[in-house]
Amino acid sequence: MAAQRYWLMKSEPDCYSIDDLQREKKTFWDGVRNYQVRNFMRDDMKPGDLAFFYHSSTEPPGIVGVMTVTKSGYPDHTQFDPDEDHFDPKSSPDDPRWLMVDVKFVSKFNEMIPLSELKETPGLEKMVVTQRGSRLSVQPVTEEEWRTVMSLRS
DNA sequence: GCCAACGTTGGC
DNA sequence: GCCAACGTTGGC
Repeated sequence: MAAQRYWLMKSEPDCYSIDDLQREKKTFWDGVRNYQVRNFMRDDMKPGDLAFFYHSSTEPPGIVGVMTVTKSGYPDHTQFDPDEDHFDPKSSPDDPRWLMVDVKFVSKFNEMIPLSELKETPGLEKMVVTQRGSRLSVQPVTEEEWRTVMSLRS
């Protein structure tokens, strides 16, 4: 069994927020339409993995809580529905192109950790989210980075 | 709302 | 298979 991994998953709170997840307890992380992220979901994300919930396109953006992966990658049904924003006419149920994972609420921080604080924190210089132009909506986080971030709000 | 960064598309 | 054009992301 592979070791537990750590992730950072972005969402615009207008679309889906940490409060939505806290209320619903769990959700499926649909709408990913990026091959690199698809590959993470297909190959690397496993039940028991932990993930930061990150609010993007907010003022400020930042990490707002923690969730855990409860189901590894499986076909994202929204790709087959023409009424969905993320409909992909080139994908078929026989050969689904896009995957999603299930996640469960773990905790919400009392205070968000803004991106600016992450950028100033020693040890997080190489964290993907602090890199300029980093647009991946799901990013791997190292164990060291995970511990460092958790120590900021404990 | 701007625009830099980056991924994707499509003509050749 | 190159690369210009285009679309999207997301911090600012």
